[in-house]
Amino acid sequence: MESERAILAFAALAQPTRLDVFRLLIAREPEGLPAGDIARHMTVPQNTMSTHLAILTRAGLIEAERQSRSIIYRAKLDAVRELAFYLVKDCCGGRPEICAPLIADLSPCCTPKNEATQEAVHE
Amino acid sequence: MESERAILAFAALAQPTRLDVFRLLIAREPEGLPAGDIARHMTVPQNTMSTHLAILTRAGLIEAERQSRSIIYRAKLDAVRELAFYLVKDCCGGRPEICAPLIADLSPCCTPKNEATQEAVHE
DNA sequence: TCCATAATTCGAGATTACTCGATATATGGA
DNA sequence: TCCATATATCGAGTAATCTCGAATTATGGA
Repeated sequence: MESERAILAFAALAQPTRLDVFRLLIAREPEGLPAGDIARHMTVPQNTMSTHLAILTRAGLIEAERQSRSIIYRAKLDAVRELAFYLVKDCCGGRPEICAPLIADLSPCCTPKNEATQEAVHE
Repeated sequence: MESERAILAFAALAQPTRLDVFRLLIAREPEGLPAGDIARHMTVPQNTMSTHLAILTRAGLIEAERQSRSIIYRAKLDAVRELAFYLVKDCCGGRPEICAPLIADLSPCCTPKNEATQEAVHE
């Protein structure tokens, strides 16, 4: 990932409505949601949401697919990994031992090692 | 991490000079760099850089420590982990299996490959 | 073809962000 | 105290972003 694309992604996520939309679409993986449903979900005018969706798409964070009269949007999960990697790659390239714990803490969230713990991460 | 802080962080990183500064400071962990050196490194006026550093600090991405006449800035590595976790936590809470590969791909960047000893993780 | 639905694009006013010269504050040394 | 260094804050001009009403494009059905 080059700098310009990272800027686009961060700018896209630096807006409350768009950040919520991206997280909503991540939660709705892999089915996705049509544009209209997203607008209703966020209580935002339909054309305003269309602009936000275009910005997220241009940033490579989500993707669109027409399905009959609706356009289904889906989160591109790889984008999160690419962004995080872009930030830390210089650090890791030179000194892996510094970034190791950073990733170690993130892994438990997604590793279904023990599903029967006393606390659910879900809210 | 709450939404408002994530917005601040993404907005801070959505600017070329600040994104470069943050990555520079990650590369310079854990020593950090004084403000003046950072400005010279980026070929940016000193007061402009001061503003950028204030924005990164307010976003919780870097931290400042006065050392004699200089002020040393350091990256807060945890911020990257917190941001990534904020994005994917809903997905992971409900369906860990979807996000697992996402993290798996990021790990190799920070895991000391071969070279034996899997111990000794700093500190 | 006509109509209804679904989504995008256009345009403009209001708000916010970026930059940098000028000025102010803080520290250490003579 | 006075000076030099290091950084922060102020102010204003310029540029970019956000929002949403209005108009436009695309699809499917009668």
